[in-house]
Amino acid sequence: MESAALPRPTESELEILHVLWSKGHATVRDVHEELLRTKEAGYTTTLKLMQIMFDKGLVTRDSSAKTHIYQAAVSKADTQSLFVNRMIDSLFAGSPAQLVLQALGNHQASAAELDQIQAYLNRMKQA
Amino acid sequence: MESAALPRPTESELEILHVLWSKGHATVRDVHEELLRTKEAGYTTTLKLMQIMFDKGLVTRDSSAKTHIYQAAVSKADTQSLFVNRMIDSLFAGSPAQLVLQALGNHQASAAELDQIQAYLNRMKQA
DNA sequence: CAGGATATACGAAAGGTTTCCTATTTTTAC
DNA sequence: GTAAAAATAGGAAACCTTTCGTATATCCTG
Repeated sequence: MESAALPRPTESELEILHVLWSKGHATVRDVHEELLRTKEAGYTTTLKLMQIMFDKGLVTRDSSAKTHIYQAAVSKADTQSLFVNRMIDSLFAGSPAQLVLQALGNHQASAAELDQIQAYLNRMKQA
Repeated sequence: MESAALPRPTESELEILHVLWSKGHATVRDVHEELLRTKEAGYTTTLKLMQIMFDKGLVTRDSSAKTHIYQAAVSKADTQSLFVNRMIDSLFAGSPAQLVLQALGNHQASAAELDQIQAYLNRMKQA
C-alpha cells in the first residue's frame, strides 16, 4: 500500500510555501500581504492558489473558524531535496558533485560557507 | 543594445537539448529515435517541439538540405548554470552552500567526487 | 439589527506546454 | 517516371497554471 506522492509544487506554490515555512501557520490574508511585498496579485488569486494546494495536499488547514488557518504539509528540507534530486537527474547525469561544482563556480561562496562545506567533507572522510 | 534573453527551456525541451549536446548535431529523426529509448512519443511531436525551439532560439538548424540538421544554440554549462542559479534563488535564499550541503547530504557522493570538491575548495582557499 | 468589510467557493478566461492529425513537399527505389 | 517512404508545416485539442470576477456567507461596527 502506498499513498499517492505529493506533486511537485509549481513556481507560485513555492512562493506560498516559503511564507508558510517562515510563519509556521498563516491565513490567506497573511500570506497575501507577504506576497505583495515582492509581487503584484489579487487577493482571490492567492486564495485560489492556496485552495488548490489544499486539494493537492501541499498544505493543511484548520477550518473550524471562519477564517481558515493554513500550514505547509511538506517540509522545506524535503522540498529542497525533491528539486535538487530532480535537477541532478535531469541536468547533471546523476552526479551531485557536478552540481556542486557548478553551484560553487558561479555564485562565489563566502569563506564561512566554504568552511561549512569543508566541515561536511571532513565528516564524510572520517566515516 | 541587448538582444532578448533566451527563454528557460521546458522539461521536454531539456530532453531534446540533452540529445543535441551529446550528438553535437542531429536530425529530428535522430533525436526522436533517441528519445524513444526512454519515453513514448510520436514523431511529429518531436518535430513540433524542435520547431518551437528553433523559433525560440534554443536551437539552430541547417535547412539547406531537405532534412534539416539541428544543433543546440545554448551550451550545457550555461543551461545548468541557469537552472542552478534559479534554484539557489528560489529555494536556498541565495546561498549556494545550502544547496551544496543538500545535494551532498542526499545523494551520497563517491570518494572520487568528494576529492573533486575538495580540490575545488583548496583552490578557493588559496585564492 | 443593518451595512460594510472580510472570508470562502466556484467558474471561467488567458497563457503556455505537449500532443498529434492532416496536408504538402521532397526524396528514394523500383 | 511513378509509387512508397520520409520530411516539413500548420492547426488544433488536451492539459496545466495563473489570474480574477462574481456569488455567497460570516463577522464586526455603529
